[in-house]
Formats: sequence, C-alpha cells, structure tokens
Amino acid sequence: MSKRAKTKPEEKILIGLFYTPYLALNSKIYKGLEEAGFTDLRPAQFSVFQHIEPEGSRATEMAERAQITKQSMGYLVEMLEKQGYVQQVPDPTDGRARLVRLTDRGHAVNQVAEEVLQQAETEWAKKLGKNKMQKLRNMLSNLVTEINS
Amino acid sequence: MSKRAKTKPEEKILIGLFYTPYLALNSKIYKGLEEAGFTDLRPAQFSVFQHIEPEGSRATEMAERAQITKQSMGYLVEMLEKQGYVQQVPDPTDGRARLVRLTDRGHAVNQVAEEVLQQAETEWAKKLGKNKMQKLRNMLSNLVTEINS
DNA sequence: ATACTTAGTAAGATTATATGACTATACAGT
DNA sequence: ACTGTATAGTCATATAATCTTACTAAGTAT
Repeated sequence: MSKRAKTKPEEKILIGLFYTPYLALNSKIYKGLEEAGFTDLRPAQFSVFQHIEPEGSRATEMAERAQITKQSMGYLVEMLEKQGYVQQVPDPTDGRARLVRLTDRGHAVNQVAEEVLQQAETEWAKKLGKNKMQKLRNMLSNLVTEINS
Repeated sequence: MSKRAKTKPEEKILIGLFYTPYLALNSKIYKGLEEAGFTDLRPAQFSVFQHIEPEGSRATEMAERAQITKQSMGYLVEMLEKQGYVQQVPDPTDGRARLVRLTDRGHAVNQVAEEVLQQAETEWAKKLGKNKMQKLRNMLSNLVTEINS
C-alpha cells in the first residue's frame, strides 16, 4: 500500500508470463489425473508424456528436449514401463536405439490431460474473450515454432 | 513423412505453448548466470528467485506459489542463505514468521537474469515483430492476472 | 579396417522433494 | 483471561529425481 502513482503498468518479468500459466495447467492436469484414478504418476514423469511423439520417440531424443540427461530420462521411462504406461520397442532404423511408445494406459493419460487442457482453455477464453484467446494461442504457437527452429 | 494433407494447422497442445518458451528462457538464464560467474546456483533454487518479492517473502508463501512443500522451500532457502544469496529477518508483523530477502549478491543474480530476459525479449521481438511481441506480452500479462485472482 | 560418433546402460553420489510429527506463536470465540 | 484452532517453521527420515563418470554395443565415415 501507499505505492507511488504508477507511471508504468507494472511490467511483469518475462519468464513468469510463461511459468505461471504453465504451473497452473500442470496442477490442473495433476488434479485431473488423480480424479481419474491415475494416482501413481509423479510430476517428473510428465516430461515423458510431454515429449513423446505419437509414433514413439527415443529416450535420448526426449532427454534433449526436456533438458535432462539421458540417464534421467531412462530412469523415468523405466518406471513408466513398469507401471504400464509405456513400452519400448526396437527402432527398426537403428539397431542401437529403442522407441518409447505409449500403451493404451498411457494414451488414456494423454486423453485425460487433453480434456483438462481443453477445459482450461475454454475457461480462459471466457475470461479473456474467445477472440483474444485464439490470438494468444496463435502468437504462442508462432513463438514456439521460432524457438524450435 | 507421407502425412495426409493437413486439414488443420497442427494445433499444438496448450501447455507446451507455455512450457517451451519457459524452458528456453530458463536455459538462457542458466547460461547467463554461469557466464557471469554464478556457478553455484542450481535450477531448483530458481524457484526462490522467481517467487521472492522485493520487500522479502515468507518461505511458506513462496512454497505455496512454487507448488512445493514448505520443507522443500526451507531447504532451498537454507542453501541460498549459506551461499550468501539471501538472508532471513524476523517478520515484524508475525512473531512466528521470517522474511527471506535478497542480499546484494542475490540482487546481482536478479540483475543478470533480467538482462538475459531483456535480451531474449528483444530477440523474439525481432522474429515476431515488435508490435506482436508487445501484444503477446500484454495478453500473457492479463492471463497471469486472471490466474492469480 | 580404423577411427569417430551415437544410443543406451551401470554404478554411485548429490540434489530435490515429500510425509509425519513437532514447537512456538498467533488468532478467534467465548 | 482461557481455550481451542490455525499457522510458520523445524526435525527426522524416506524416496524421487537428477547428475557425473565410465562403459558397451551399434552405426557412420573416411
């Protein structure tokens, strides 16, 4: 209180603008999964679901994208395999490599996550305006494309 | 390869739109700090810097916002105190509580982080267009305000 | 064929986070 | 003022997550 008249509109720090929504969505997903009965999933394991591609991905590949070591990713994948969320199959294009794939159980997790996200997006669209939300989505999408290029 | 003609523009999953830029910025900050000589900082400790307020914050408060337990936050704060990045002072308004404050060394870290972020924002503004970047910032800012309310 | 690179594993240490139980202070309602 | 409840933080302990260093095996490129 007793703050000086604001000359600037309190410019928020850039990283927080991404981090806060990320945290919010993460926590929604976590809750959603718990409600749906997936009570054995740990936050760190999300980085697998986050980075796995429909046709399957290599552990090393996912490790890079998640910015953790391949050993760490290996550990997460191994756990998820034991829990029945993923399976590993040989990569036909490279004898050294294996592809990590979602099982049906794994797909079910993705399903729940997607529903939660859809719900969050709808909620936010109500608050910001549907149009703005769409614009926001497009801009973010462009940004992500730039970052990945 | 051999994908069907895209009927939809490949709608990216919502959380990734926040997570990817967050990761990118995080890694830039990490590198920036290393270059500036702050080689003893661990990623987890960022959640302190991320959530500490200028006048100081309570550990419990920061734990909530970072979505970790107060014990975990206590551990991070303790480390940072030993390293000289923060200090703890009694909270005059509550005898049980203490305020965690940045030391000069802690402020120096923030300084570096802000510079890195400013640089990233400029870089992104070049790619997306200055105008769009500003719009993106505004929208995100609105969204964060909504989330925190 | 030889050297270099890459995918993944092994062993072991460290860092990060959580649970449950606890102390001390604060607050709220009689 | 007294009593009960809530809150800030700690202690002890367990587990999860991540890293470093070193290694094996398969691929790639001269």
